[in-house]
Amino acid sequence: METQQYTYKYPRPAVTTDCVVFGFDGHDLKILLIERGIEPFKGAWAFPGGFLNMDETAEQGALRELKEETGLDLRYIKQVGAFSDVDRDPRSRVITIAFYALAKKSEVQGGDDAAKAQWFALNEVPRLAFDHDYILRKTMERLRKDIHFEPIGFGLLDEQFTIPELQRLYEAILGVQFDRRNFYKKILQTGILDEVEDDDDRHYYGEHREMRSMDIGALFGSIAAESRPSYSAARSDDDSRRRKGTRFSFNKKRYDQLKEDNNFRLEF
Amino acid sequence: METQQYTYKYPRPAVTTDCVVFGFDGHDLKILLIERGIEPFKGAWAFPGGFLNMDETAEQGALRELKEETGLDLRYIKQVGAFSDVDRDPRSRVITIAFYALAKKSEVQGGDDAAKAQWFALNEVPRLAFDHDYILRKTMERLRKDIHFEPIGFGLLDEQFTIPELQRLYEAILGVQFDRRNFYKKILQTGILDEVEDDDDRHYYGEHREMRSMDIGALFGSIAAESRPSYSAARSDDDSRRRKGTRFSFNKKRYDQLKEDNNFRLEF
DNA sequence: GCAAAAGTGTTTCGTTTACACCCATGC
DNA sequence: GCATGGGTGTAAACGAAACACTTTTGC
Repeated sequence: METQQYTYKYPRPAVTTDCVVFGFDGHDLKILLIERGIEPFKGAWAFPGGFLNMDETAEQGALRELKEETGLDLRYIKQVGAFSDVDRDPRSRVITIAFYALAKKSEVQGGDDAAKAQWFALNEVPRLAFDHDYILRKTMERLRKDIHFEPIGFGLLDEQFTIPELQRLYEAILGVQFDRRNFYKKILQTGILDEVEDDDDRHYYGEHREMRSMDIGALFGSIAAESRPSYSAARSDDDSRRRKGTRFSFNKKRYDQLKEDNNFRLEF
Repeated sequence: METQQYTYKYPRPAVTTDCVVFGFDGHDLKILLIERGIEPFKGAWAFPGGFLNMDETAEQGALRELKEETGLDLRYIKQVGAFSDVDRDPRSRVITIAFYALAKKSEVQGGDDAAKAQWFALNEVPRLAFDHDYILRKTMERLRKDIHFEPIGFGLLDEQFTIPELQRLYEAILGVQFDRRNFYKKILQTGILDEVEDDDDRHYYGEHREMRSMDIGALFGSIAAESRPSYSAARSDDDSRRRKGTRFSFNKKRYDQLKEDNNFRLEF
């Protein structure tokens, strides 16, 4: 087999990308991992990623690999940095450029289809391949820092969400608990949330939900008691079912204005 | 000439490092640039940096290049990130990992010796080679963000400094003005500054200064009036001469404690 | 109807801001 | 002795934190 060869005057490290994808199921912050099919670290879990092509930026490469390996088609990632320890890959000198990404609940559902990809709650993450444990630690530090200045929460929630959902997310990321009343005040005072009117129930329940809320009442009223648990079991891993409460959406325009004037700061 | 060749199955980008070195002369924040001696961008100014060796991390490579090109022998740098635009180097695909470093006043004096290295005040920086203008913008954003969480100021000042010096530095970095009294309060309340006692004048003026403060008085008293300007001209770029006021030093141990408990925040 | 979560205001406390005068030094 | 910069305290305004009860929803 005649493979093309590439020759350089000086040795060069290989360059890969890795992407730490965060998702939120309403309770736990999760990350998306791939089970490695080949050595080294065969059978171990690792971040989706791979070798960088010559005609793409690191961002583009990371997004391409993410799609190839997990089916997730995201648009925004944020660079964490380059990891360049000499022995981080036992095969040869490999430098990786790490990113993190935020997946919305609706995207998370679809992502699970892909081959060996699986979501892990942060406190259930196994030992990872290469230096990915270290990369994860650094990425978490970065996420916790960024969340004070950027509307990260909204990248992890669907178009519409409730304040308590948002609060649980902040608590999951930062590992602390907030007073509900103070959280309401603080987040609403920023002005970056719009209350969503109820006049269209289709939006209520997100794209996955097709019944109107009146239909639920009708359903529950007409179906025998023993059939209800089955319905709710079938939906138990889909939180869109229990979307009660006032829904809000993220007002990006307003946020960009505040950001422009350096006037945005979320102090928790 | 028989040069060693390195051959790979897939093409690889070249990897370089670049280092944005900040210094502070008491009034302006400055950066250290190198005049390029070869194409591309021959004659243009650029950050010190160069190709990464296979047996060193990016950090080590950046520090090595910094020493080779400017004579500055620093120990700490902070990664800003990888820059990977496909066409950022007209010769070929080159990815650079950028860092920033902080040089103390005493180190800055020595750094000037090196060949083509020169300090530029931030508002006098010329058009830079490659994408270094962009890298500088990103690095400044990073520095302004970091300064809220890390004692960056102290990396740019000598062992001992006065509160007004520190204030000027913060003002230079953030581009704003602070009320003097409030700055005193805020910075002292953190508890990370120790007041330095006057009982040893040698420390007063830093390592470059060998005269005791009484000697300055004696000098000025005994030398004829016309000779003073010459003395002060010779020293005019060396602010250690006019170190008046109460001096403080950075209490790293105390800072590390606060940092440990996530209790450090410098809110300006 | 019972349990769990959503929604809402007020008071207390600490932090931030604004502001003016005296002192020491350099020249 | 004049100009420049260093050093200090207090009052007002604002934002953060603590706190409990009622309503709605799910089942």
